[in-house]
Amino acid sequence: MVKEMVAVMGSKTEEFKEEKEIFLEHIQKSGLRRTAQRDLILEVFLRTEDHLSSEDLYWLVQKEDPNVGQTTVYRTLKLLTEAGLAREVRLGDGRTYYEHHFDHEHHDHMICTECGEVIEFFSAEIEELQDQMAEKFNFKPTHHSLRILGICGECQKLEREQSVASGAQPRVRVKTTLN
Amino acid sequence: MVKEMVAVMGSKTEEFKEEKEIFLEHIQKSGLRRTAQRDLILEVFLRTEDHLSSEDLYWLVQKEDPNVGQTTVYRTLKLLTEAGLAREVRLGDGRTYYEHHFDHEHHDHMICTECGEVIEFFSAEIEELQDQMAEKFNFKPTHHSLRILGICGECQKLEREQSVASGAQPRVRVKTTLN
DNA sequence: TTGATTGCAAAGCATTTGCATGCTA
DNA sequence: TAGCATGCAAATGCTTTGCAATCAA
Repeated sequence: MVKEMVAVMGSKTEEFKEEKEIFLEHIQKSGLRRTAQRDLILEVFLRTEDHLSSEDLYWLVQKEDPNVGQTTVYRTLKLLTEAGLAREVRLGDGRTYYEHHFDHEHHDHMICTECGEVIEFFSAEIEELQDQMAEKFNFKPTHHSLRILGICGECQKLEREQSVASGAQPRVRVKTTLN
Repeated sequence: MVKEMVAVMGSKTEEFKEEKEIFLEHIQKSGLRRTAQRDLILEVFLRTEDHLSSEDLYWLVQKEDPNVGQTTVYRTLKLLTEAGLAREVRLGDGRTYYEHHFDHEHHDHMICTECGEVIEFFSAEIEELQDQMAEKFNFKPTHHSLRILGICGECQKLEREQSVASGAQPRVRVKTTLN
């Protein structure tokens, strides 16, 4: 209870100072303008540690200001990406998700095709081998994305339990395709 | 010249025997029907060693039979994927590409964000590390896709040459996004 | 005041679906 | 003959764009 209040209050005031500064700096450098909508969208985005689609974020923002339009959310997420605060992620269902980028380590994703759970992981060895690979082809890498699709531990357990019978539905959250 | 003729004649007759058998088998097992369209689409697909979008393939097929519709190409590519002959690939521009899958080693892609060139590569070490990573998270992997975006050797060279001046346009083929 | 920003509606794209007609098994 | 396949047009889902009104600098 107390923790929640602090979190909410904090986020409305001195939390995410650094990110907000970066955003303002980017806006000014680009000759753009600070607006209430952009502030709110950034605020809600930073407050939510998750993979958010533009629509997800739109609904969260709606709750605090019903006058903000979808378009503005789309446009602001692009802006946040340019500013280095957000990173686009394709999880495989056709839409674009965004995750925090500033002050967050680079990482890759494992995506459960049963329940949609997304596991973040990082492997310095894999990164290293990728760079070696690129060098071998005289290729100068700028970004990369590694996605592993499969079944998470939880869903494997469920599968085992249901292996006898029952018409239970899978807990589908993200509809992923094979690639 | 002779080589080309042989290639063309071959492809119309005894070439790709194995793939065609697999296709027929899949069709029969699934209670589906063999049609002229499906035959032609498979033929053209097999003949083209490249990453093809549904539309790319549609135009190639059009040249040989203008009566084939886009929809059928879409549907047949799905079929080929199910049969294990094709593999869906997302290169990052929003559309779905297909590549040969049967008798082709698994591989990953480096994509040049300047010219769209796609380099295929394979690293057993990376694969191995991925499996280790998955195991660590009790995750049962089924597929994965690794994309490295960057600048290919050719485009690096061009960049160097143009580094002084000139308003030359990049040779954009595939419009890729960051992730 | 000026030009960036917003939100709505409309447009774009790639892909999928409904359905009457055509064809395979 | 039954019912899968086809191709057109229309629908879908996500995202972008045009534009008049609004607002920050």
